[in-house]
Order: sequence, then C-alpha cells, then structure tokens
Amino acid sequence: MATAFEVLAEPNRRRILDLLLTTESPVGDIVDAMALSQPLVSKHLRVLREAGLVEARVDAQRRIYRVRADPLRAMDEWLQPYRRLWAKRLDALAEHLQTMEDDE
Amino acid sequence: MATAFEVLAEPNRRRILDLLLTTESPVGDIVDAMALSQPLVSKHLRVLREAGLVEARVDAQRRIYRVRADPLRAMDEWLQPYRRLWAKRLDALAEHLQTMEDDE
DNA sequence: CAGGCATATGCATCCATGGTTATGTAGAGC
DNA sequence: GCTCTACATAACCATGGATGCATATGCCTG
Repeated sequence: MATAFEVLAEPNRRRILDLLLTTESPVGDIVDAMALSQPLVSKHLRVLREAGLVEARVDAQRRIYRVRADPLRAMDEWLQPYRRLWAKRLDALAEHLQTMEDDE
Repeated sequence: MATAFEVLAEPNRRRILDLLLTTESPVGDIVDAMALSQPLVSKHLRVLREAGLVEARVDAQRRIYRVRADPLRAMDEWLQPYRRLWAKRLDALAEHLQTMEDDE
C-alpha cells in the first residue's frame, strides 16, 4: 500500500484533504470545488481511502467523506528528527546571515 | 520548483536524507550505502538540492552534502491542523488509560 | 595522471494523471 | 415498479514524467 508521502505528492489530493479538514462532505461537493470530473475525483478518493487518509460514511445515496489523520502520524514521526534542525537554525540565524554576507 | 511533498515521495530520496541526518557525507559514501549508480545518486541529489533539502560543501575533489531542513517547515505547517485530529484521539486514549488505572 | 563528482545522452519501462464514456448499484421519491 | 440521484468502477486512450540502466564526458583538485 502506498505511504502518505506518495499519496500526498499529488496536489489535488492535498486539496481534497484540506477541503475535508473544514467540513466532511459528499463527493458532489468535492467535484464542484475541484473542477474535475466525478470519476477522477472518485479515483483520487479511492487512493486516499486505500491509504487510510479518508473514510466514507453512507448517507442515503451519498457517501460523506471525512479525514482520517492516523497515517499522517508516520509522516509526522519521520519529520520529527528534522524539526530540531530548523530550530537550531533559528538560533543561528544571525550568524547564518553574516556568513551569507561574507560569501558575497 | 518541486515541493517537499513531491520530492520526498521518492523512497530513495528519503533514505538519502535519513543518511545525511546521521552525518554529512560525500557522494561516494551515499553511493555505497544506496547501491545505486553514481549518476543516479547525483540526479537524486540534484532534485534534493533544487528543492533546498540538501546543500553541498566543497572539500577538495569531494562535495560534502548535508541536510537543510527549511523546506520541511512548509510540510510541517501543512501537517499542523491535522495533528490536532490525532491529538484528540490521544487525549481520548489518555483518558481511557486513566480510567483503566482508576479501575485498579 | 587519478580521484570524485556533475552532467549529458540515449534507452526502456512503468506509472500517474487526465479525459471520456459507459455501466453497475443503492437508495429516494413518486 | 419506475425513474432519478449519487457514486463507484471499468475500459479505453493519450501524454508526460519519473525511475533505472549504461556510457561518456567535462571539470576540478590533490
């Protein structure tokens, strides 16, 4: 199964997730917001679903999609050690700028 | 320019970054660790470089690469609102564990 | 010159994305 | 029961891009 990294490399899928972050919504609303064909949106939703990033609830003829953030935790954990790096860089910002000046 | 999302969709590039997280290193070391051809590694390094995720320092005939985490901040910020979603679940879990303790 | 690396070229392959069209299916409403 | 809505899915096509391989070359520096 695809990792969150691979699935979210696609800008449209990130947009879909961002949409669902505000409100859970049926496929039709997503289609309207994305300006993509319904089959294509369903295709993206399927990829997101199979990666566990969204889940669907049945409401009459509609499927209401909402975010499932669990797979993002793996991404977050991968990110963890790097987070310290930019924290360090903030501390050394003045020094870094000085170095850049010296390079010129 | 490619976003960190797109660049890091590639497993080998994530591995390279993880390697450089431990120690900055010349290309040769990366080639050995990755079991990929030198041109291919250089190609990946170029993609990482153009995304600002690594930077090279010249040391004699060698180029020492190291991580630059700055572009990961954008990824981290995108992740931010989703973090609360699993935080909610964590809160629920903590509460649950507390309940279990209380039961003892 | 030899070592270390970037870059180019050419090639094969595969996958992803997008489009369209059609069909299946489940429920809503008449 | 019939039709409409909402969606999933399939099948096709076209295209672009990514990855990998191999080979060659250029460049810089010890």
